[in-house]
Amino acid sequence: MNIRKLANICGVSVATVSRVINDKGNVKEETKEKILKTIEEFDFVPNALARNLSRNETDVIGVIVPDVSNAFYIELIKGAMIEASNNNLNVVFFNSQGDIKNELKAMKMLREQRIRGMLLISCVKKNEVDVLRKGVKNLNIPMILLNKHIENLNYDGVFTDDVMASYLLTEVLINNGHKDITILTGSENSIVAYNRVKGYENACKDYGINMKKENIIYTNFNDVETAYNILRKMAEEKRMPKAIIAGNLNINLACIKVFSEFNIKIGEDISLVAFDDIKILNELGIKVTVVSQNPNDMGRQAFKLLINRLKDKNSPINKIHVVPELLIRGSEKIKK
Amino acid sequence: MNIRKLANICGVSVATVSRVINDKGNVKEETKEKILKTIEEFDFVPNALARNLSRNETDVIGVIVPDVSNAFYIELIKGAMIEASNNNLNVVFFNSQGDIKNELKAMKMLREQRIRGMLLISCVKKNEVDVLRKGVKNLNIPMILLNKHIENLNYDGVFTDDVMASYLLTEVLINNGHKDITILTGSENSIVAYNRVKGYENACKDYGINMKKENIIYTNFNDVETAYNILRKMAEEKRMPKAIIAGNLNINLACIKVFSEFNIKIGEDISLVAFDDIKILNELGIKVTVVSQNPNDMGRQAFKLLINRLKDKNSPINKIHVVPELLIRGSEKIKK
DNA sequence: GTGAAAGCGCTAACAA
DNA sequence: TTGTTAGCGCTTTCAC
Repeated sequence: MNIRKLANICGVSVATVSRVINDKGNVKEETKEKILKTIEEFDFVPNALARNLSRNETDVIGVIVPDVSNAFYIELIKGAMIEASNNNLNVVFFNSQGDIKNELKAMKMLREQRIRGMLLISCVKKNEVDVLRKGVKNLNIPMILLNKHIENLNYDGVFTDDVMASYLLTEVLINNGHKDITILTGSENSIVAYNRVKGYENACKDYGINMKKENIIYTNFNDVETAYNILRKMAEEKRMPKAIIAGNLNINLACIKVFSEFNIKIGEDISLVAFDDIKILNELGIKVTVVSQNPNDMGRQAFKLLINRLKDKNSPINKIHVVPELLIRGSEKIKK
Repeated sequence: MNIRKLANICGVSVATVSRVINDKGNVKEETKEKILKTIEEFDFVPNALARNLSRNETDVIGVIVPDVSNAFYIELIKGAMIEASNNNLNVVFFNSQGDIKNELKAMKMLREQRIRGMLLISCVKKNEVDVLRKGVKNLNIPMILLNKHIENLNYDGVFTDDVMASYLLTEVLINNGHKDITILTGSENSIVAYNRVKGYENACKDYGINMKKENIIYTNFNDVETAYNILRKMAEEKRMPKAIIAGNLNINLACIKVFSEFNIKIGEDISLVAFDDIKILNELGIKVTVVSQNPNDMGRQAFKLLINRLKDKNSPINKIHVVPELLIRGSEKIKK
């Protein structure tokens, strides 16, 4: 069944049927009703491929994400999806699985699909930035960057201010009397890790704290085990720090697990502050002072940027830096 | 830029270019190289809409999910995505947000997009089953059901055996000496809740335990608060049961939270067993005896069913009932 | 090994 | 208010 057959059955032209389907242009009420009835009767479903080809435009937005099981990204996605459905746009996902190659492959597919625009939460590492830059060179599709600001990449975006966020966390610990603060962060290649270490260093400098090299521990953002094993060893060897900054959600989980195993009370025996505010921890009643980047809101804002970009290709690039919010929950304390 | 212009530039016909793009049919090596070079040079990206329209077939699979922030569904999705990329298929998501209307709307869009097939994790309630049945009446697209078995819906599917899972959990508590077991489950309309209560009742009957009406508590699967408030009240009024079956992840979280707030030790002061095995709880070192349905594997299996169905439209319907796995972790114990 | 041309199902400009 | 028709960019059959 297609529009032509349907038109024949109704004794009208394809144009008239098209008008009815799209509720566009004038059609006599009588004709309209007849067509609608026939559509119903034959269970006719218009072919979106043909429509999009003809209009030379689709109604889908692509979203590329490093990892769909990361709660932070999920919230970003949900925010974006809400706005998408508000704007009658569909969303296609790609999971790059933390591999820049997959990310570029996804972009290619999205271009082939002639999607309207895309949201990119890039998984790019410090040493891969050039590959990404080259890959998006003549993308020709409106793109919004999310989460990670990448230098010399001239796209709209909503970014977390990791340096500031880290600064705030460090400051909280300092204000609670700590002078010896350990930060567990991601791999040395990670852009996010780099920025978070930078904020830590800035705060230490500003407060005249002399940093020890061994206080910056590079672990892995993408699993819990790496940080867990390191922390476990520290606990076993009784050299657990008194103040820890957990560099992301996974590292935070590793801390909580080890502390529970070794019966170290957060906010009493040890001060713990962390990045990423995740619902489930609160639901479990685990209170950790965190900086929150409100991912849901970020996703929504990113989508709005995209809408604006679609409306006006030539408006100036808009880069939004989200101000991190410090949520004090008591874990930064310690019993003297 | 399109295939015709490219053909002109290369001094060949569109057919030849098409052959090169799709690496199909014979083309002289020399011609091929020239075309590939030109594609590169002009950054030509073939139009998938036109290709799909022409071939009358797409390479996308639709997945409809009730809630992307539910860890169980995320695992299902991830499993399906792995298989999808193994089979060179793309995945489009829809979030029905627990609303059957959205679910049906998503199906309609997917049909318009002429997707190859779909995976449906339905959010249908007991009293909505007829709506769903009517909605999928002449769907004409290969569909695989996931998670929830729905009577008189003749599609392939991978289903959890909620009755058996619930039976197993109840049995564990009984074997630990309990005769007075409380189950906190979802809303009365929920199919899953219905089955889980059934398994509980079956076990009680088999073991000759007389059930009290008040031991079955209907809460809400979709948030933590509902169960939390009920449990909190119980704790305050000192009428906390000695043995609890948490009807899903959210209810499990509610239990853990209340127990932590009232300093009730799981596996000592109270026996707790639950549905849904979620990574994060283990990562936090919270040990709860659960039945696991291995969502990742279910997603993969569902996708394989879909592939089979695509290969052979007429093969007999295949309904896989996953055998729930009991993971004993000590929380079912209690100090006498 | 290559090309011409018919079609996929729809939209939209133009004509009536 | 309705119809005719030329595309949209590609695939594929058939002929050469």
